[in-house]
Amino acid sequence: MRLSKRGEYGLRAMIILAEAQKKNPLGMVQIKEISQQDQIPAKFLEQILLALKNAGLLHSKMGVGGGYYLSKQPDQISLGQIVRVLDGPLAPVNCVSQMAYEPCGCPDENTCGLRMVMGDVRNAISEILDGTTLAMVTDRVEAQIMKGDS
Amino acid sequence: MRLSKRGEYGLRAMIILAEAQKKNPLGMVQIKEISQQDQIPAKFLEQILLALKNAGLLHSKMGVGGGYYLSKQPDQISLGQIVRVLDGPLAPVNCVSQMAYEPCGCPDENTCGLRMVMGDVRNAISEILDGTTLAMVTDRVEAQIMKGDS
DNA sequence: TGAAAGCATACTAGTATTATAGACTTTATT
DNA sequence: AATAAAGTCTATAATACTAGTATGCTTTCA
Repeated sequence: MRLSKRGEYGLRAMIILAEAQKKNPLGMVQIKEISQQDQIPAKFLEQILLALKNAGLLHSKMGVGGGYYLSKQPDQISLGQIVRVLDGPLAPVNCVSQMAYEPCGCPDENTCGLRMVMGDVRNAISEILDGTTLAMVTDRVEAQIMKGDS
Repeated sequence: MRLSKRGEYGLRAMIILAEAQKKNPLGMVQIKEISQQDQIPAKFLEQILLALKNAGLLHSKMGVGGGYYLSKQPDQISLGQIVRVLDGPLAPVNCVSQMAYEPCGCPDENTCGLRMVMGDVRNAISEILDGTTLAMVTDRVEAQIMKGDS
């Protein structure tokens, strides 16, 4: 049930971009900054952000003083969207996947116990990941920081 | 968020064994039967069942007329146990894993947004997988079959 | 015009996955 | 006792995936 480094780095980067967006209008940040802030290999991150851009979740500005910024408001981007771009379907097995359904080897899908349970797992993961936006994450982080300060 | 074939086959096999246990005292089934019933490569399944045996979830009988059977009642074996044996930790990232904790690269784990959300995901998966026993699965399958019959 | 930044692909080393093969041990049957 | 059936154990192989590196290109600003 692993999240790949690719997915992890992508999520981290998107959270940083969401935080930046709260502080200044566009919230533009350069690869180098993200890479340094979160210990992510810059060249690897480059690929990841490019993929997110091609998926429409990020915009970028080329050239001197360029960088990346969110294509929508942080409350319009869910973690599920990000993970799907970088790591593929959320479902543990394809026979319960919405975006990549494929039949499995069982005699009858309708009475397959494994499928029932894995359907539950898929739904649980999706409820969290599709139900959590970048805005929710940054809010939660802020709340936690307040708590620690007191 | 994938379940490996190894994990999938193992779960399928355990469900078959649980069903067998309902029908006859020991519920002993041979590799070959499981392999045929669910289209699983026999030699691969062999390794998987061996791992489950070494983990204490299965017992076996060697020689002619031998086979595998559950080491405990189906209501004493959770899907979580099976998955952990075959696929390792349930957690999407190690920094929220109970059985394989490892720090991640973030500056402060306490205020890491990704960690918070992935903690939720881990808990959701664990609630389902650790909270579902083989007995529950076979009951559910039976209920579904009744429904279809009517 | 040159440096800074993203764009795009190609490549690679290592590891994990999904098996397959073969020799060995135990047990029941004849 | 011999044979065949079944699990045990370890090695190997083919393939794909992961996590990164490298390299050259294009755009933009000063």
